[in-house]
Amino acid sequence: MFQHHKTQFSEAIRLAIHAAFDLEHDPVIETPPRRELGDLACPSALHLAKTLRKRPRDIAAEICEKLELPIGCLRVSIEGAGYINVFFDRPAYVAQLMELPDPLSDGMLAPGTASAAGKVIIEHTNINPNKAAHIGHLRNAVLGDTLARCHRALGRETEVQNYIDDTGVQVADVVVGFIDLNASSLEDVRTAPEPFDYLCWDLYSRAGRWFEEDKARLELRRSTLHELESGEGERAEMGRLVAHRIVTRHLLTMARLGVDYDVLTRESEILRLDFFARAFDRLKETSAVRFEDSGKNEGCWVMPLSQSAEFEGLEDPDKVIVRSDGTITYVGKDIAYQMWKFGVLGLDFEYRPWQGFSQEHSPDLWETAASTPLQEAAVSQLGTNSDLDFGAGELVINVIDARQSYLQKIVRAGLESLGYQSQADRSVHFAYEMVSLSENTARDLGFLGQDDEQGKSLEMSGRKGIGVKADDLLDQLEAKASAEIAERNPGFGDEAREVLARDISVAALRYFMIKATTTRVIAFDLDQAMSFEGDSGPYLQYSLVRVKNIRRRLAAESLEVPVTADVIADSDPELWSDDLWDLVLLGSQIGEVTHRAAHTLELSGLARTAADLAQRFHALYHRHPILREENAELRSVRLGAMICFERSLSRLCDLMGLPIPEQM
RNA sequence: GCGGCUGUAGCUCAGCUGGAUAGAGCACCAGAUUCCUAAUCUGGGGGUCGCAGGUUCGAGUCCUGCCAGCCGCACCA
Repeated sequence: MFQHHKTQFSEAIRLAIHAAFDLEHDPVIETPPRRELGDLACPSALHLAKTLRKRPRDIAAEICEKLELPIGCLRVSIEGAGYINVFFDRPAYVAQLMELPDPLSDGMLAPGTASAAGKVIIEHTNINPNKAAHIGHLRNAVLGDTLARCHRALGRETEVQNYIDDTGVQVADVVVGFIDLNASSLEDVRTAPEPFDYLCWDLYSRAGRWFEEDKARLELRRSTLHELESGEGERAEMGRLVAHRIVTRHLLTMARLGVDYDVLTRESEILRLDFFARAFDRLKETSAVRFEDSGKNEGCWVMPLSQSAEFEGLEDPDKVIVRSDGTITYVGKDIAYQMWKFGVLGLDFEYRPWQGFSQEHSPDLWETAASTPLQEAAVSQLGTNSDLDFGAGELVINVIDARQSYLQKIVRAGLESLGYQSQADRSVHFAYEMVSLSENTARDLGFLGQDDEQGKSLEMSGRKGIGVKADDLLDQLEAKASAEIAERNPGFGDEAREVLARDISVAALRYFMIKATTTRVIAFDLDQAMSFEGDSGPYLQYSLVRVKNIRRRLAAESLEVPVTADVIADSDPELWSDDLWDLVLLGSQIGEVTHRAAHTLELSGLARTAADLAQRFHALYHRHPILREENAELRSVRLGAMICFERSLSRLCDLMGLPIPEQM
């Protein structure tokens, strides 16, 4: 809707400029600062002032003389220094908006374009399966999930992958912790009580200290890593068990937030199915890697980066792909994985259904499998499926924090040196800054002592056991919400209260993560994150609940008024005051907002628009009562505006994963 | 040293392709509830947009230099 009008206006101005001055000029279209100035603004007269050597307002007048008003526009005016502003036909615009099946569709995409663009693969979450998820991981998962929701809403085929690094050093450390520190058996680990991820959280940091105490113990890490990669032996068995139990916990945590996945891709399968071996052969064929028989990296296979301009100025221009002990680095495995994602590896996984629980939105969750003798027993019970067509995407987006930009660049460079230039170009790193702990929160949780330096935030570290666990935060949010509800709505039953408390806590948390711009480090402050007032998720929810309340009361008191598109189209334009109109007009821009968010990877715009909408609504709510309004036509108009608002904001909330309660 | 990010109100941050009077939340002060439930609203105080140049009719926004902070530049991910 909005975008369509914008394009029409821009085109009309372009033609008018051509007619008046015989100039080719691409007009910029902006939004005026205040609604009474118009609905769209064009500063072209200002831009042309220099070339034409005339006063901007005179130029604007000449353009307006030649201007043919697009359909749906009532008039233009020249404002300020020489802006050409256009005013829409309000009743017609609102009526048209009401007839759209989806408030998101606004003529930006021709039907079918999005699906023709091919599948987008989004990889997110990717928590090492060796400890509980913390709030930094939540930022990743919420951004990834929200991006996936945007792409789906825009009509693009979308596949969400959660990469499970079950053969890496971090899992190895916990295995060493269980076996060498705790002397635990497989059975002990199998039967260890929940929350298992909390248990491992502590064990992981203990293991870290244990290695620090005596570097000779690092040999255990090395040998364990070897076993994990080979997949054979007690330690590998233990690794599988730990990873599986932890992943189950992570998925449960994410399910609380409405985050779900299509497929869990496991690193162990990348090794087992020779994905890496295949990629490694190709790297050798193209001389993208070489064996070092002397020097610092003696005994390693390295990828030279010195040819690429991107890596200029590096101290070490080579990246190790295979370590001297024969184990493979993350980068090596990720190059193979990335090739598979684009469907150029020539190998594929097998899959089996995830055995756990049902996800809310996409109940079919698959995990990778490999029917090698090792896993035959487990596989034969469940059966595998080789016909699923995961992978082979057109666009691949990896949601990974900004600290890993360098590694992501190397993976892309790997694709390039294999000759996959176009795949490298379609390989996108969605980088966001990390989450640290604010000084106050770090102190409250005992991570900072009295003598620690002041005025600094504290970086979280799984290795050191520093961080706020995701489930703890969710529990606290739910408890707070529950207490608030008990106070405000004593009539709520226990179950209703718990359900609502969950909805509110999810909204508070997800909104908190989305509203932050991706380039900014979040210094996580508990008090701030726990806020249910002002610029917060519950603020949005409350505005929608208010609309529902109005409708409930209208029905209860038999005061319903017709608000069909026809009625609105015939309504008196005078009744559409600037503030009512403003609410509708902003709500009609969510398609553009979503489009921009998905393509710039800056999702905070969704949150900002939502907050803006809710704020305008809340203000109107007090100024324009509906139930007490005598004029039936005015009641229709006001209700129409609020229904448009409800549709728009509800849609935005869906995209951000904020649940919408019936009552609060 | 090289690269990336950040510097806007007391605090946390918005500010889209340069444009109309630099905005919001929190905190603080003063108000609004004969109810469409106040998780709300109205009003108020508060700003050398890090500093210095430059480009432009016009710079918080673009360019250059400096200052400060954070993060990368592993045989960890």
